[in-house]
Amino acid sequence: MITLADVAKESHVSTMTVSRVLHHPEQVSDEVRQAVQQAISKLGYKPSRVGQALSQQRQFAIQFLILEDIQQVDPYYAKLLLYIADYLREQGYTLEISHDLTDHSSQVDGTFVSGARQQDLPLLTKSSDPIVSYGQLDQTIKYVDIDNFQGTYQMTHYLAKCGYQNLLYFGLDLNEAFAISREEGYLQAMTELNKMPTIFRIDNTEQTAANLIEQLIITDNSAIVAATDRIAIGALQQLLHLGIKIPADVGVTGFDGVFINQISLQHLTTVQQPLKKIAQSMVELLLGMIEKRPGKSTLIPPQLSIAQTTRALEEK
Amino acid sequence: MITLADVAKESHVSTMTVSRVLHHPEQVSDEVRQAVQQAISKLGYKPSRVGQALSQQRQFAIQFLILEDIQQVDPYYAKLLLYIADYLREQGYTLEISHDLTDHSSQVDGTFVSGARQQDLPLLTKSSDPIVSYGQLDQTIKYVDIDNFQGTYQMTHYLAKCGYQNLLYFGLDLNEAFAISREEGYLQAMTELNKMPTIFRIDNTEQTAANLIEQLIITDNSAIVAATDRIAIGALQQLLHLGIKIPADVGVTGFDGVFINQISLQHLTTVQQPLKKIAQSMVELLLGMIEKRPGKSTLIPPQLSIAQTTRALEEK
DNA sequence: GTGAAAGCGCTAACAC
DNA sequence: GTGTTAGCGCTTTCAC
Repeated sequence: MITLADVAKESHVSTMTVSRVLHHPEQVSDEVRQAVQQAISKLGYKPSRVGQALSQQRQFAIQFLILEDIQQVDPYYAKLLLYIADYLREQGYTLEISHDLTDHSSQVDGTFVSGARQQDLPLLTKSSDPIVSYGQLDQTIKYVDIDNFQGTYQMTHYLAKCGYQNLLYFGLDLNEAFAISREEGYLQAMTELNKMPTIFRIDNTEQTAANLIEQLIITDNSAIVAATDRIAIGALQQLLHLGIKIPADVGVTGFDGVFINQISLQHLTTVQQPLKKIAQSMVELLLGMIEKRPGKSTLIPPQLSIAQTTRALEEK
Repeated sequence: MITLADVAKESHVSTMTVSRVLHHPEQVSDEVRQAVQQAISKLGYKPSRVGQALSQQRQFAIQFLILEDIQQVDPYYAKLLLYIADYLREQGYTLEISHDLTDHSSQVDGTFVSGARQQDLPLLTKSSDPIVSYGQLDQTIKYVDIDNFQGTYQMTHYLAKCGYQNLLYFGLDLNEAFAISREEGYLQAMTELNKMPTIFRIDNTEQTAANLIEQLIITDNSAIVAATDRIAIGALQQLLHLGIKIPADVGVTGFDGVFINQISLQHLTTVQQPLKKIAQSMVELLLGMIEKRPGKSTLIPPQLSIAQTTRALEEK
């Protein structure tokens, strides 16, 4: 391993000078700086993170704590993780993944968390280093999330503009912040549209959505605002099975827009999670907190991804 | 932060004795050991990974290098990552994720890699620390993979036992080891069954599979062995669209068995990636290599996941 | 069975 | 502008 000392010897200066070239180059004379930089590239020197960590009492490591059950992990985590890893790397940080709350005492400068439940909160907040959650948790923990309310709100209005008259909400049977916000977005839009809301609450599976469709009489010119892509896909398949024309007779929209919306032959119109922006905000917020520049929880505006399960907009 | 020295002071011994209690407890007298252990739990001491790393020249960190394009990342990576993280943690290692080959010089004891291409190999092998690949790459890099050949081989035989006469292979238009092995598994089974193989090679998308179905005349009593779940889902949907009865008239099987197979209302019969076992083998192999106990590349036996797109087995 | 000293790679604080 | 010193937390080596 090439160390600072090697570079120092090669360029006939002290280790401190080399260290300064790396961190405070303006404090070093041009001449020396160039010599040192040459030595660095000649030897292929890379600073040891461990050495830095020890002397600075910082790890330059961030942890992503995934608290969901391993069977339930949504397919989009991989993408979110990669985006976060990329942003962190730009800032000189490493991303560790972890799946266990007891592990949280692990040695990192900060933690991202997702899928935490009420009972996890005490353990989470016990730690002194900064935490940012993906998704709203409670008042004490900063979070970044898609603007769930805006997602269903905008989608409901959009469906009305497409000319669908009867707008049904297929929501989640969950007492979680995101589920409630999505339902409220739909409700608010329906109020503004002067329409009677119709809300069903079911599990997040294709099958329960299909079962629900079977039990209902879905009239032409209806549209289904689903709280997730999985629900939307289940509804879509059952509607097609019943011979209903999508999107001509009935429209279907989902929520999330990662993978699942692209599985069906008719790609799903959906509210897209802007994962890249979410990742960026999460990194900014957490690194800010680490550097004592506290920021605020952020809701990222959703993006409607218009595909093949909704009609074209009506011309005025 | 609680350090070794704190524990040493608390229990009136030297830091070395505390260190020994942790790593070579048999070298310490019962009396002292118990006193030290009490002090450790009283103070809540956790060894600093950084301190250990620096003095042992080991990081206790493993990197997972995901070289796939971020848009292409398969949904099951999140699961694989979590399983690996869990196994590593049991062994006292941390998992970092990384998405950039230049980052590979990062400071870890070993690397898992997936999605590497030919052009990545030189950079990969340049590194001196051990590498284990998820999926076969070339002769020089150890890998763990599902036994792709066995997967399609067993599935093809299974379909024959279900009474399907005409077995078609919907393969991948890719010159990658896994794609070739899956095709060969089908071929071998067809040879043993004394049937003429029929192979199509397409992109890994639902749409191309659906298009292919449209162009073919699929007779009753056929079954489609697909190289991936996405291809299978595309074929399945188009067959249903054409009014063909699944699984009575035609059978469809996929490959991978993570998420996508459960999206359709009729869950897909598929060759399941045993991700948990794969993770375990990858961890064993890599940690073995790190500790100079070189192991061998491993093919994990696939598991057929029989669901609703294939008939019941014929009774003899 | 236990302790003292030295060193892993790096940098902040203080000399010069 | 540059070098010296000391110390971050831990373990290896060598004494005792």
